[in-house]
Amino acid sequence: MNLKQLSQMLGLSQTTVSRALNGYPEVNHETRERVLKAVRETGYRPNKAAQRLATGKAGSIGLVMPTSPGNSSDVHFSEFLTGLGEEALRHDFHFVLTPADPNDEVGALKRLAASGNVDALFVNYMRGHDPRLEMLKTLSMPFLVHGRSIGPEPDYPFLDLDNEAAFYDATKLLLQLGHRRFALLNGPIYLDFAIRRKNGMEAALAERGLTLEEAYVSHTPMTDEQGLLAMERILQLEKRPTAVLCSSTVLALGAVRAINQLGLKLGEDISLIAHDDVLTLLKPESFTVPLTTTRSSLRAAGVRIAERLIGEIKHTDTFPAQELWKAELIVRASTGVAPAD
Amino acid sequence: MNLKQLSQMLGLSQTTVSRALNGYPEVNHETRERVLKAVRETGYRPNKAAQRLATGKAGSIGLVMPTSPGNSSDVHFSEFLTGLGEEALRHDFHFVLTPADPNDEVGALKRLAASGNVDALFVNYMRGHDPRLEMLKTLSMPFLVHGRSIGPEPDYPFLDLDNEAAFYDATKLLLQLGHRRFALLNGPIYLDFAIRRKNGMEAALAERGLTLEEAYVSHTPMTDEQGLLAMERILQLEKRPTAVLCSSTVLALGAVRAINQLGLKLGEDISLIAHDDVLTLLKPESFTVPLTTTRSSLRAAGVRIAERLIGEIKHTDTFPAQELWKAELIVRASTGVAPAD
DNA sequence: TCCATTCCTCAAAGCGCTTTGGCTACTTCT
DNA sequence: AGAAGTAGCCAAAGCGCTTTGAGGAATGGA
Repeated sequence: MNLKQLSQMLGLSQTTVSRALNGYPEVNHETRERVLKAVRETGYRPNKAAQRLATGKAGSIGLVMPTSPGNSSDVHFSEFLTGLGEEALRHDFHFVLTPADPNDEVGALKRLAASGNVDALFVNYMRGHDPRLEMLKTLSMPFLVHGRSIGPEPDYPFLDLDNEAAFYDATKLLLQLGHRRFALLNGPIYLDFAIRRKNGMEAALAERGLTLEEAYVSHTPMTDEQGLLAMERILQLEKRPTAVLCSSTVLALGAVRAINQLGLKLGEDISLIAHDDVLTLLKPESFTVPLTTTRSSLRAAGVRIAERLIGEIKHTDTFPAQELWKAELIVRASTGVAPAD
Repeated sequence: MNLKQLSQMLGLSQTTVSRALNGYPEVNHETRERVLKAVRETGYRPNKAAQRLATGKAGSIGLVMPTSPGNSSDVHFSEFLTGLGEEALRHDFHFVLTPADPNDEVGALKRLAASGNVDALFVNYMRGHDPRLEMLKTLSMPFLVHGRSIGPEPDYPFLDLDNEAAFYDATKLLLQLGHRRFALLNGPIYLDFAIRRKNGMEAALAERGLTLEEAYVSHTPMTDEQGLLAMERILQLEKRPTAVLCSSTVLALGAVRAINQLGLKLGEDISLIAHDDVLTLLKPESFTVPLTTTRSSLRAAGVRIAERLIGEIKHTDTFPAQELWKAELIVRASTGVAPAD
């Protein structure tokens, strides 16, 4: 069933039917009702490819799906995707996912844009100096960045968490509790958020004249396994840290296990603060010792990003081009006063 | 840059350029080289929407993304998606994701099919008697089901895990170890796999004249929280079970915590076998007491499903329409001889 | 030399939609 | 009554591609 058939059936022209469907004013109310009724009865759906070709708009957002074998970020990615989906549903939008070799993200993005299948692009997992940005700017297509890239003042639209502030605040809290020896289980150091979190932590330490020694830092993919290994290593250092920051509750999962293995008491012998993306799978409050966290919902970010992108495509709304969200610092039992030396 | 411009640039007709690009034989070798060179230099990419309109093929697979707020299955979903993506990448396919209200899965699927944006459909999270199947059969579009639906002998293409056998075998092992009181932490009972796993377990028990009492069974979304709650409840029953089966390592995560809280020793006081979808996030071997599991990689299933769907779209391959995979039963420390009464 | 063959190329139609510009008939205003 | 709107509809062009059917040029055989 296509427009032609439908309009013949109704004894109307394609023009009129099309207008009736797309809410143009120059259609008689009665005629419009007739059209809508016929649509309901026949189950007619406009062909999106044809719409796309005619209008240049397709009602879809393109995203590149990171897909290295053994890629571990998927739990964060999917949480985010759920948020995107939630909002897209309200506007009858969909996503076009292009899986991409992580070594060819730029290429994948280019292909996606040139395919003419999407109205806007979205990128995440920003790197320190991300090569995709330059490319995106040359495209004449709306895009939105989740995160930011280190470098000059950003001149592109983004939504980011204030990672520096989050880890600055967390560190400050631990300092106030008397801690002086810190460790950090971070994400891969080439990723922007990892760099900023480390910076935030170091800034707070610097205020007290402290520094973060490299031996007490790990940069790994954010899996519980890596968390376990890193924490085990760090706990064997001569001067054991009394406070640990983790870039994800997933890392914390492993870290806590390492701590337990040594018979250390979380919140007494050692304090831990993790960043909480509000993963449905892993709630910091349901750890044996509930975790103190810096919290910011990845899913909410997804919703917001979809909202902004769709708004831009439809030209219905204007949003601030750059948003920086604050994480909440939520204190639970995994933080306590530093043990006496 | 479009075909017209490109062909003008080359002094050729659109036809010839199009043929050169799509590998038709009736194009001079030299001409083809010239075309390919120009494509490389200009970065020309054919507009997919136009291709789709002209050919009816678009190089994309449609899937409905379940998106209830608070939907907890996403970790399984994303693991699977990664597999799909891995394979799709090799064939330059992409996915069109339609987020859908879980109460309107049929509608979402219909819209997706009618949109003309996809060449094939994929469905998962099959229900006991799934209404989507009837709808899919009326569509003249290839589709593939992950899982099966209870009911008459399936007459549709599917890839499923032999859930009955997996839980039958797991139960049998526990029986051999002397266990007689069993519990089951299952997924939502309206889902096909949950029904089958329960059936498999009951079949094994029946061989020994045992039955599974309802009080010892829970049907919940597969989160660690639900696992914790269910296990807590079951452990307070008068006759405590000595063996537990979990439908996911995620559920097991909570269950293990409940077991620890009571000071019970996993693998001694109580044995546990979980189904392992090989989630990157949650490895059964890195539990404090490594988990005995029935294992089958969701990601591998994703790869296979993409392979089959793409093969069908391209008419390159024929595959068996129905595949039933066996899970591996992998014994680790969480199973042991039943404690003396 | 002429015709049949093969190789390469092209013009044009068509995929299903939107949108431009124009047309008719009916109101309303002067 | 005639001019000027206005409401409602339509025919046709165009989006960028593939594919059909056909034609020109070169080659080989008779």
